[in-house]
Amino acid sequence: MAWLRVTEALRAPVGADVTVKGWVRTRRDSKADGGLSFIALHDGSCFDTIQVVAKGDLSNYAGEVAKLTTGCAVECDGVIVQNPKGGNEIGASAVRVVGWVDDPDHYPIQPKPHSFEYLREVAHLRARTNTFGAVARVRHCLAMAVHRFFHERGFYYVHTPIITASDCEGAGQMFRVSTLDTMRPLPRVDKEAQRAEAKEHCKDLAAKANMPPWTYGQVDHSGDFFGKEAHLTVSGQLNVETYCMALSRVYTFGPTFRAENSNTARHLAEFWMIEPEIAFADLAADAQLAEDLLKHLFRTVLEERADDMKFFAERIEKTAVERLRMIVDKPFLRVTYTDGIAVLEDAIRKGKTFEFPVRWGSDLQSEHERFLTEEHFKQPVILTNYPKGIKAFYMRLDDGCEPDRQTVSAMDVLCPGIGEIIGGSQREERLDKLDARLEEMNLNKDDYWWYRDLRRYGTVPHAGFGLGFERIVQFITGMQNIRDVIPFPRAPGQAEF
RNA sequence: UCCCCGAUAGCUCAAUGGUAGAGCGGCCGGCUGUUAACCGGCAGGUUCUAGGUUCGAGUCCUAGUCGGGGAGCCA
Repeated sequence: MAWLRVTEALRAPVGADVTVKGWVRTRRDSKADGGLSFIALHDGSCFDTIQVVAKGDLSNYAGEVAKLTTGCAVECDGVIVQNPKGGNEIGASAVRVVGWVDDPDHYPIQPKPHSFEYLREVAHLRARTNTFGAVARVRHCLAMAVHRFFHERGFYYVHTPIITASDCEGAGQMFRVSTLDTMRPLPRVDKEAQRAEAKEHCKDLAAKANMPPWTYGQVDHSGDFFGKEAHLTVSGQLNVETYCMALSRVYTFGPTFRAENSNTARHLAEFWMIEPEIAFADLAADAQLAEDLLKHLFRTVLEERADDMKFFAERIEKTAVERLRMIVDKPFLRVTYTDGIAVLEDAIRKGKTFEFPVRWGSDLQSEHERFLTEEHFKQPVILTNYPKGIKAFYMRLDDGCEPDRQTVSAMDVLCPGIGEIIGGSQREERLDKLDARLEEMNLNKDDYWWYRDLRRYGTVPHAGFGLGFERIVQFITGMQNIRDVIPFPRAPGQAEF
């Protein structure tokens, strides 16, 4: 008897002998025909369950089948039959219980709607719900689609490091990576005892001349694992640029870390980021790549996960499918920052009020971005050419700007409902200009020695962007909280599981 | 980090400062090719923690912990 996954069994020909294996979602009983039970079985292979019909003549019917509860693991042999109301079901010839649910009254996943807040507290079991199963399949589908997109276009997947000793990425607070702390007294609950212990520890350390002084002043990292300060990466961009300057088209797709104490439905301390980098390319090519990638992802998920997307549209976000279809069908708008400001100022003249002021030179607030993409243009917009004062040092200065309106070749892709989903730029490939920017921003040139080398040895115009993977999963599924689109969310004060 | 809101049965929520309840889930029974099934019964509680006010606190006050929404930062 062939073991089929549920998705295969649902499409198997009537009359086929099959075995399915999975977990019970619900069981309903009937007294007809001397007793029978309907078991909805899921195995993660698709959104739908398959109904297994187990009759009272099974040897273990009263003893086991009739006692199955939500979450039990079973193997069922049987024949594919047509359900009176349409679709395949399985007429069971055997139901083997592989794993019982201990104490069903307290099994955390009940056959009823649960709040997402609650399910976060049982993250080890939440994949068994239809929502989290659907999110997991969509997430996988998107990850595969990202690799396929780049592979088909001649990009190489570059593994950039997770641990970095270059403190120069400048994208927010970083997590320290160190083996030093275990050499220092750890904080104790009993502060008196700790002080006493610390004193002793100082004496011990002083006795050992080769130990780093740590009690006062700056920590000496020469004795640390890497011989200098190290952190978890906040971006693979600077590293991936080095490979771009040899392999022309590259991308990195991996975890990134931000130690910022930001507590929102759109931020994680650990998230996955996709960062392509293209050589011999300008901002326009970069924007086109971003648009092509997003559309490819939307098309793929609509095609390959139609079952899950139907669920998201029915239960999570009504427009989930419809808005992806719309976006796929028309070109993204390109609007300069300066024109965007003009649109906002015009809206204010017409009576629109914003909490924050609109002024050329300041960064757009989320309310401004939301107005542009949701109310004014009502579609994805690529905003380009931002003032240099609000952007990173590595972004290329635009040529021919007025002195007090200097912009850089940066872009943000704004999507209705989620805001900024992609941030990118053409990179500054001219060493003199890059050095001037480093100086302007009080950054130490020596810290960027290898990054500057790229501008000394065969520099070319190049560009790239960063796409937050969870943000795109959020946008596609309509899930409100980013903690529900990653299996094990990491956020301030949250590292359970 | 800032502002606002919340925490009561396994889950979702009620309860004027005066006996702690319902729906769902679980268990038992009835009915039924059922499918968010339906009907009846039973079990299930240190009302987040620590203090305080009061004759009396789930309810009021203080502090803390955790969670949610919004903002900032950003992806």
